[in-house]
Amino acid sequence: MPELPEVEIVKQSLSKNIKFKKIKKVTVRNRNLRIKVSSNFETCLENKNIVKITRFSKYIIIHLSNKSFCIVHLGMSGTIHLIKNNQKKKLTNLSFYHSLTLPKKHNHIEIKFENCIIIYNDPRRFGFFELIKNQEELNKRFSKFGPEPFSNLFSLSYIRKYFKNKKKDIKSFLLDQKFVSGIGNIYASEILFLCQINPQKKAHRLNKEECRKIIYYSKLVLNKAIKFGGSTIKDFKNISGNSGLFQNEFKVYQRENLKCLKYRCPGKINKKNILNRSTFFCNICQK
DNA sequence: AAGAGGCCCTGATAGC
DNA sequence: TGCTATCAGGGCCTCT
Repeated sequence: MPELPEVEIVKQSLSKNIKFKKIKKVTVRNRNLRIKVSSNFETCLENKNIVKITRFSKYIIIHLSNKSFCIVHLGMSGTIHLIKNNQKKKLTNLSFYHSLTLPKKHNHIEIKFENCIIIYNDPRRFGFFELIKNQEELNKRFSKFGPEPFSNLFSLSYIRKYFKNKKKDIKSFLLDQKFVSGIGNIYASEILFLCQINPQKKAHRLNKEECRKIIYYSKLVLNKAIKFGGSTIKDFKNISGNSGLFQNEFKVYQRENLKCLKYRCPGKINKKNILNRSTFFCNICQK
């Protein structure tokens, strides 16, 4: 599911609803996520306050009152649902939240607060919850990640230096979190379309102007997606159950065989597998 | 070091 | 209806 914009939306709604609240009770139904949920997970969270919630790349970072952290990655299919107590009260039977629109299966983790519960649901179990002891460990955890597109570190000189002698295609680099953090498969295609760069172009062949465009359009696309509440392809929702709208703005993603949307371009959108991920582009205006 | 490929897992959909 | 194959928004690991 989630790339940087979707994770940002989840972070914002979590922040709105559970910041400053105390964790009352944690229930883990299935520990076998991508990384096994540690055996002390519940006790490390229970009775701690949420100090704040931040995000780096596609990771949600929950800051706990004892200076430790819990980082959450949603993988491909992870979603977080918020159930408010008053919603529960409205139900006439006692089947709790399951009678709401919430998926019944794959609710792996529940975190209860005074007035609400958040539920982590993840059919494919590619996501994970990981405890981090302190700030130093947190820094270490993300030390091998490249900068976010919004960062000043994602600069022309950084990119040009990085791409020197790199013979892999540019699409693969946009997906490579060591190069830049937070871009996933959808937004990589969208960014390259706006740059008018063919996704199969070798990184070391990009000129200065093209590198500038990558910086500019990476920021633009991600910011716009956040404004639109993220993209809902299959089932992405913010934690209150609302869909994003950015999928309506896609220029190439899932537009195979449709007309290129660039003004006066006679091209059609092609679909091709790059690194086993479907990639969409116009083979006329993207060079 | 860099790049290609496999793999973790379930579910939706397409084709027979 | 029911089988099988393919594909999904991610990222880690291994091999060359």
